[in-house]
Amino acid sequence: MNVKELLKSKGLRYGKVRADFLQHLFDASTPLSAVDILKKPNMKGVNKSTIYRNIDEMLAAGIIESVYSNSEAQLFEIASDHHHHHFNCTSCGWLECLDVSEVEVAIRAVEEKLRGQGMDIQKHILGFEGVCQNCK
Amino acid sequence: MNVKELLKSKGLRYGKVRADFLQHLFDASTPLSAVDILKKPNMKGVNKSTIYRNIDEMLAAGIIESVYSNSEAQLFEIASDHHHHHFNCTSCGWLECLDVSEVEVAIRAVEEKLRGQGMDIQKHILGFEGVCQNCK
DNA sequence: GACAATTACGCAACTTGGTTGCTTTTAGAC
DNA sequence: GTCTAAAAGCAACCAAGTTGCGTAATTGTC
Repeated sequence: MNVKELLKSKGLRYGKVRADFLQHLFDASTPLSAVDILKKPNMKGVNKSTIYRNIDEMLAAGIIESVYSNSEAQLFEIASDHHHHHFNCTSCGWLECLDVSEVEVAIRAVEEKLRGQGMDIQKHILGFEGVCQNCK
Repeated sequence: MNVKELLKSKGLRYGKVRADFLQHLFDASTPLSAVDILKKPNMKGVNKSTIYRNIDEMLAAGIIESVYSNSEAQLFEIASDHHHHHFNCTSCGWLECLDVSEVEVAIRAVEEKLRGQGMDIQKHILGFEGVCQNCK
């Protein structure tokens, strides 16, 4: 399914910038920030407000999701059905996807306990920071 | 031990702003941002660069540590020997300390695995987001 | 207590990430 | 092709945080 079809399937209108924006996230091997996307060659001349407004809409539509990182800018990736977290290299910024199913089990237990205490838990953030193999 | 003695014990010089800054963090029941501290009555006239530079130094000295939250500003608290994480209310911003020892066990296992893969793991971030009892 | 070296603080200008109100352009239904 | 709603552009703005440099305060030595 290409980007145009994806937008249509979610009931969203097509737009040149919007499609390019999503395509960059699909093509990227790592989460991107608004600034990252604005720097892409075919994004020259695109206004940043357009990108930020698209981010809001794509988040609301569940097409993208935000990723925790130690970067000052917010990072995003295409939403995947496979829930995961990341290792973040503090030296080069590299983000590696991790499968942390054992941790998730313990997290779900904590969330249940908190719900029992009357809190409405919406999500959890988990991330690992350090230096990757290459940067060491 | 008062703030002045704490600074001396860490080999750091005394400074009026620095001492007040730390005192606010000691007195606070919840983590604070640089902006929060600048708003305190006795911080009127204090320059923000002073606060930000103090934050850097206190972090380096291990006197304070940063706390994950969904707030746009970075939050800090006095470093405690008791490692913990927080629940963050997305409505009122309230941060509640959590004891998540079961999760920590699983996290340590992941960190060991990553170290085995050659990564140098320095820390992990864990946080829960939702709506607290009062805000519901 | 005076002196000098060091460092904390203030000031102002700047940077970066993100937001807002309003206008112009474009998609797509008729 | 016409029309309308939504997408994109523009410009001004905001908040958090940074930087370079000058001044004031702290602290060790005499």
